[in-house]
Amino acid sequence: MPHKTQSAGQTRNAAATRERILEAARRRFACEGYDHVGIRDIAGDAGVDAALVCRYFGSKDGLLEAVLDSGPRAAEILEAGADGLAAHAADLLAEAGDFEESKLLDLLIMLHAAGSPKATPIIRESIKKRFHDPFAELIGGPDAGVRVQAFGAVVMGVMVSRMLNGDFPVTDADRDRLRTRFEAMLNAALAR
Amino acid sequence: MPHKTQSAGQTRNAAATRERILEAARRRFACEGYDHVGIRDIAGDAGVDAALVCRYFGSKDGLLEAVLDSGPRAAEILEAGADGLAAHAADLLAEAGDFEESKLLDLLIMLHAAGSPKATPIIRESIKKRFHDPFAELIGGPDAGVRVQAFGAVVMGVMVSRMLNGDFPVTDADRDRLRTRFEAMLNAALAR
DNA sequence: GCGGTATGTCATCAGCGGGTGACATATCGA
DNA sequence: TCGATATGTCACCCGCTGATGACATACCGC
Repeated sequence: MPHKTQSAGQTRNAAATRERILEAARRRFACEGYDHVGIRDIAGDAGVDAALVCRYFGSKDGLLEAVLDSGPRAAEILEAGADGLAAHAADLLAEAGDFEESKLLDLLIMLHAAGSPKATPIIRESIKKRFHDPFAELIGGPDAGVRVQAFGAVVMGVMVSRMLNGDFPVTDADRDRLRTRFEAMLNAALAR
Repeated sequence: MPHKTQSAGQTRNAAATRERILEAARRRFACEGYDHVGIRDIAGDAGVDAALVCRYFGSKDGLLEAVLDSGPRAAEILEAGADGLAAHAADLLAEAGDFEESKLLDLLIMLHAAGSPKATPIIRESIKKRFHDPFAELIGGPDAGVRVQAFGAVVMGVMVSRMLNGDFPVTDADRDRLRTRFEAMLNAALAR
């Protein structure tokens, strides 16, 4: 038996396999960060050989790019209009549990990968295309760019803070006060 | 010549060497991030063999810990009293140029290292000891812990945003308006 | 001066991670 | 049915990194 076949009569389907790889990569990148996940890990999760990942996506960078491109656009994440923006974002940020199940998954990926020199340009472009530009258009008005950037800073900052300090161990009432505080911070960021 | 001596009549001084290593590590960790700096890089900057770094600090983790412990305490960074806290922090955040020369250097180290599984516990403890606890005592009042955490979130968030989006290319007037906005966000975080 | 110790260097190991080319086999059109 | 091609696997390379133990040499007490 010179080569091991793919676990007996497994069907072959490039598109589905590609999707499995992307999904596995998304989870891993979000939970553990770009640098600390190996291609072999992702391939293992997807039930596939590591070489295949390289063939499909060229390189690990290419994989990250594909993951970000395939993710939900930021505009869908915060589907509330310009008015409810701060409130909706505050809801998401004050939710219990970690962010790994939330709509902020892609932001988590970017946050984790922010320190990596190879990933930074990819992140930067994705943030601009999927977050900064559409949000700036959504809120409009003077200084839209700066205001969106400040808004993003608060969102990112809360996520970092939770990464570092762990979830706030609070009651529901506490959590609601937290939500209110977040909303105030976000509104301060967005204010004209 | 079996071994290369230390560049001729170099004097030996353990304390000074230790300090050089710490300083080199601080710069590297801040600029490039814990994971992306090798012991050899740091040793090279300090003009020393890599093995020596391991002997002095045990491991790379130990080195990070030593760097953070030797840094200026957060209480010195923001030496303004509880009143001017937000204003002073806003000044630092709105400064031109990168943070690598600023008083926020140690925060930059923590930010860069935040994604590393090995570094996270060290960062977490250092933040608590050098930032969270003293600041909470400084501002006092109800929910001091939560308010400080929100404050830290804004600071970290602005730094992340600048890491990702680059410095804001603005005029002095723009920068001042930015400073004002930061101050408002920080005050929202600190509000009782 | 001399010997012991502190300080510093070298050589090397073992593991990991990304990437590549040869090989195997399922799938599908003719 | 048969051969071509797409899909997947294996074996391997290479460079890098953290860490260790043997070795060299400056320094300091006597």
